[in-house]
Amino acid sequence: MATTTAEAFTSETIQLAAWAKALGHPARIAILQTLAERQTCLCGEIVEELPLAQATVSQHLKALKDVGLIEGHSDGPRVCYCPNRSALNRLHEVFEGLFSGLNCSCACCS
Amino acid sequence: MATTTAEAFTSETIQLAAWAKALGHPARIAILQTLAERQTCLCGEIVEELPLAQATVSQHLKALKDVGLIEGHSDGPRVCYCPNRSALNRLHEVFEGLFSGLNCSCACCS
DNA sequence: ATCGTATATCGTCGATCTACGATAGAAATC
DNA sequence: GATTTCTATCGTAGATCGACGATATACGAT
Repeated sequence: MATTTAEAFTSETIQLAAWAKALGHPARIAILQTLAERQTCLCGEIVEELPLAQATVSQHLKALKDVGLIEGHSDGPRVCYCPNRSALNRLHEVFEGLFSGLNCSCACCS
Repeated sequence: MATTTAEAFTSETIQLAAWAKALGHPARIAILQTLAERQTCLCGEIVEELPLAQATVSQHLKALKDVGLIEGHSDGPRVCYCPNRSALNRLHEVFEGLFSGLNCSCACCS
């Protein structure tokens, strides 16, 4: 693993994989959506929204924050999370690039 | 896990997470790109392209096939893999939907 | 200072992932 | 039929994930 990841793939590929991995759990997608839907930036309201323990939600939030997809501003005793628009835009771009390159021109595909 | 995944999230969320999870490894992104770049649908050429053992590549191919992102036609002794355009299009749509919904309107975001 | 609320972190456990070598299966060729 | 080539699968080992309860930390309020 150590050998492969770092040496063989471009940093863009690694970055995209990291983002995709962060989105690779239903709870984290739901968290992103909840963050965006609510008027207020969420904090522990997510815990009420999802059937997960507070520790688990905090873990998922950390995973999203680690790859930059969300931000957390602390607001007194509570923390206000938001989608990070610029990171999401970059992700969007890289994703578009991936998609546009994924046509297949081989013989066996009609 | 059993309780959460099946009951609490929409099937679209679960599907999107599964796709994202499949893209959540640099090798699998590289495989998708290689499949698309090469004129011929790839098979074991991917093994030469990547610094991974044949068994590992086969495993990654299976992961991508399991979520429908690629297809494999057997062509004599070899197998010809291609990106699955219709699945990728669906993924693209769902992703667009996710992105467009992810603006933040909370007070703390300027 | 103390209490109460809100989050984060720790420790743990079972499940899954990732990688590999070894082996089995399928199909063309000899 | 035997051989070769290509791919899939098995078995395994270590790493990471996902979930949780318990605990620590931060901070406003009393």
